[in-house]
Amino acid sequence: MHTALAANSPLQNPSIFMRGLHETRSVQKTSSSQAAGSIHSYVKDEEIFAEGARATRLYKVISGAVRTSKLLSDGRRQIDAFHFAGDIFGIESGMEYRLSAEAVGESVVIAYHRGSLQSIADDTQQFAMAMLRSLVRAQNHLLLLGRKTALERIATFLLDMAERLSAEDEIDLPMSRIDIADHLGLTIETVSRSFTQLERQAIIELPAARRIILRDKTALDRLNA
Amino acid sequence: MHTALAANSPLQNPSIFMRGLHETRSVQKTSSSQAAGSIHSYVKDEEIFAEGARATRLYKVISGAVRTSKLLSDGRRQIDAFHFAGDIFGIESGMEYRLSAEAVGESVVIAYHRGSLQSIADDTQQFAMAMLRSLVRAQNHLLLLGRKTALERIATFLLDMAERLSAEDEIDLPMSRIDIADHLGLTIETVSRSFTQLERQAIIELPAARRIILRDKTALDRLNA
DNA sequence: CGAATACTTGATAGTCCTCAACTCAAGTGG
DNA sequence: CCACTTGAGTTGAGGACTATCAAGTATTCG
Repeated sequence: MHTALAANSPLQNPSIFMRGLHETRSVQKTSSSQAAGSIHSYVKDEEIFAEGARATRLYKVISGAVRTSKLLSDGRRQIDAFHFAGDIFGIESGMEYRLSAEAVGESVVIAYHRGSLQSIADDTQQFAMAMLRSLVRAQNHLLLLGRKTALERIATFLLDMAERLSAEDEIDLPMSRIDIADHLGLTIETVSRSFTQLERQAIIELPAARRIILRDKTALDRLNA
Repeated sequence: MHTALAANSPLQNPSIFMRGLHETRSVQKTSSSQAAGSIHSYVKDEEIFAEGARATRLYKVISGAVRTSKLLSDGRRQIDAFHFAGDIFGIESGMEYRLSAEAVGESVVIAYHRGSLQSIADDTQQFAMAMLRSLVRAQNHLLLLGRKTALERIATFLLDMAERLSAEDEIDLPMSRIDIADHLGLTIETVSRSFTQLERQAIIELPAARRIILRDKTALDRLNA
């Protein structure tokens, strides 16, 4: 699984992943501050990169949503994380992607080449921050997957989504029930039933399948455990 | 899996968490190559740092084993990871530790101050690698917690432990069944039953509760899914 | 409008948890 | 040196939560 590096072996050379985010083709300047990269558009469910493929790029979401996931041999899937506007994904230490990435809906991303480089401080910073955010999310998610009940998982998920892609308490989910299930370690039926249960308890409202209004955040916080 | 690092850009500006690992008090030189830190010993179950405490240090395990974990309000616990000799833990982006750390058994660690700084490239590198290794482990663990069965979790765990703390196929586990359960998102009873089942299938041998001999790695790999 | 896809709901089953008793190993002290 | 205690681990019985299987409803789109 991993690599048990010897206790000391200092890395003599800057690692591949610390290279600056360097533009591949300056297609267009983005509004953000760092170096430009190439813009790419993806349709729903289109693959951005595959698990095992050569990891040559880093990505940042411009619009839409991206999921990164892993598969077991029999098809069981775990969605590691969802990435929204501003989020960076595709961070790798080795030569290959250990997860695959697909667009959840119509999405635009900017790709940074991680090969050539003249390292801009900003990039390094931004990259390191992105790595840490990924780590924090992953660690929080471990607690969710390891110890929370279905209802608690849904509550945590809703609060997270509200925070990340909504100013108010109304969320427009970009992803399907299947995606949610594979992210929370549940089945779509359990996800659906949990939503229904929260609605019956007047904690949320479901005007449409993917539109959720949080009516009682306190209750959700309580469930969040 | 590999640590394939390519050479390139040195990091120009260490960010807050990229500050060099700087010795607090040079108590003793370790055998490893990087900057010295202060040596500390902990007895079984002794706390190294608490969730929520001010994150002033980074740690590296010299000997023994350390667990980092999170708690839910009702006491449910998730062990994020086990750390053995050479592993770094206590990586944080913010001001506080988001996990707590305790010694699994009698353990010795070296603590690096992350405050003062004159950033040594080696340190930064090592730190970045440690962060990435944590991320890789966490992401793999997500798949385990989200989608694997009890038996598959145990198989994965045993293969991981064999790789990390044993040259042969005999493992001396430093941690209790409770720790294993809290790491794998199971109960101690299920962990125990899974071990017994693997032994009945002649895949492992259990000369003592914490001593495990892998008799059929192929079968474990198969379960590893 | 019809077909396909997405989602919800119901009935049943299975995996794992909970509760409980028991075994085992390691100390302790008389 | 042995009875007793204690903590760790194992095993069993029953139950709970979530998965699976199966319809049924709603929404989307050509």
